[in-house]
Amino acid sequence: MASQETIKRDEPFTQRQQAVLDCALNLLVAGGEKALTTAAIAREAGCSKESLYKWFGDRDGLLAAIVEHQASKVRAPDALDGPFSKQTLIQELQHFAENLIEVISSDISLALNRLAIGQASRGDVALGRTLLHKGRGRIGAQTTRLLSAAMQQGHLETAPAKEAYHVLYGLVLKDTHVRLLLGDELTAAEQDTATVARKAVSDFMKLYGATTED
Amino acid sequence: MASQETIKRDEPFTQRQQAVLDCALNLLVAGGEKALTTAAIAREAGCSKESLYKWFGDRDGLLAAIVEHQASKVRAPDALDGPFSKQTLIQELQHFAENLIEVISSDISLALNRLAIGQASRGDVALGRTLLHKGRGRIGAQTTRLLSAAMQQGHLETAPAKEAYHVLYGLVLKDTHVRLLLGDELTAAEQDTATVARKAVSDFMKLYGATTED
DNA sequence: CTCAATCAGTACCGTACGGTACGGTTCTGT
DNA sequence: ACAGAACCGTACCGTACGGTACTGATTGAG
Repeated sequence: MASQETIKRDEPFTQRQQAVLDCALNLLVAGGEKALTTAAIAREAGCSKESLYKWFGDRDGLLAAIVEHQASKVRAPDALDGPFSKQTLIQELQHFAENLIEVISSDISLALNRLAIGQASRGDVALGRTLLHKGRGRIGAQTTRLLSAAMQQGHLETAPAKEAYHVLYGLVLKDTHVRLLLGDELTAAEQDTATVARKAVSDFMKLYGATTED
Repeated sequence: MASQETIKRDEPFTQRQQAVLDCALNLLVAGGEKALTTAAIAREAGCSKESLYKWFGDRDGLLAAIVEHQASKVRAPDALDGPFSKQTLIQELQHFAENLIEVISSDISLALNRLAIGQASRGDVALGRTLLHKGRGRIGAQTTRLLSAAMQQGHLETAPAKEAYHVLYGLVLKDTHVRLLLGDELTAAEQDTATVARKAVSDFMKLYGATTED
């Protein structure tokens, strides 16, 4: 009944627990799900297995907590509220594209996606849904709104914004995400995120850019 | 020293062994890697565990054999040898797109990709490389040749054919592959493969289609 | 100082799986 | 018919892991 209880927070874990989750994430990134044993986590985090079970219920709860904790760190980019120029739109989209590539290629993202995919193969879709909804979904929704606004301002042809977003997504990532998940390495050209982002946005504007504009 | 030995074949497994691999694949599709225990395979296939180890060495060899066996079934589409019309090109591309979506969404493909991704998380990239090279790589190379030929015939703007292929790939699949791997389900619109394929090829032609043509 | 709660560390249990060994059976070539 | 190989079914072994129980140390409140 301490005053702590009344503090409102979206993160339902204590600092100590979050530190443990970060340790667990390190193990996951380093060695995959196989390396993520309760004993290893307890050793790495300097806590007892008993505490792990007390805090997270069971192993599945622990995995869910890892994903949840990491997803809670995702921050959607700021929205452009006022009107903006077509040039600004292009810059924003390029920024989005570069950011998307970097996030998707990061060791942490790959490890979490591999974990969720492993769970999905056993029929448990919970982790995957969390990942999609809380992770990529955030920035996706934000970018979709940006596209929608751009359409209203006449920078883009009118079309379902969600569809346009998906096209942009495909143009940016192509098959790189799955290839990375499979352990393949990107070519030198593919690692040049700035150029890749420019090309993707350029192609996107060819498809959705409004022709009737200054 | 039977006459069988002299028969040339790319499939290094006997019929019996292939039947076992098919049984193993069924288990994999049904329950993921976790369900793919040597005991379960032996029970399902009606063979002994000892035979499994005799034929495939160890469990990893068995997994590799499953992927290899399935990849050997992939047949690249026939090449268009002579000149062809732009309309034919579009039809071929739509056919490719539909086929790609169907293959990628199939339970077997998803199970194999999940398996390889699980291995990749432990640092073993072998399965992933096999999957990329022997599976998708085949039809990819074939389609890339098609695009290259179309460029030479003036149906498409001149560009690196491989780059164009990747753009087409991204336009067709977008983020659906990863979402399926994560256990997400496609929307009704996304399940309409014919429409999706048409839209993707249409967008692709807007980007790469030659303007200076009849 | 004392009591209660928390937690690290360790030991322990049951189970499941990879891999091996062996007896009995079927198939094959001679 | 016979010998030998291949093979099925089962039992078995060692190990690793998920989960639980216990002990002792630390901490904070009254």
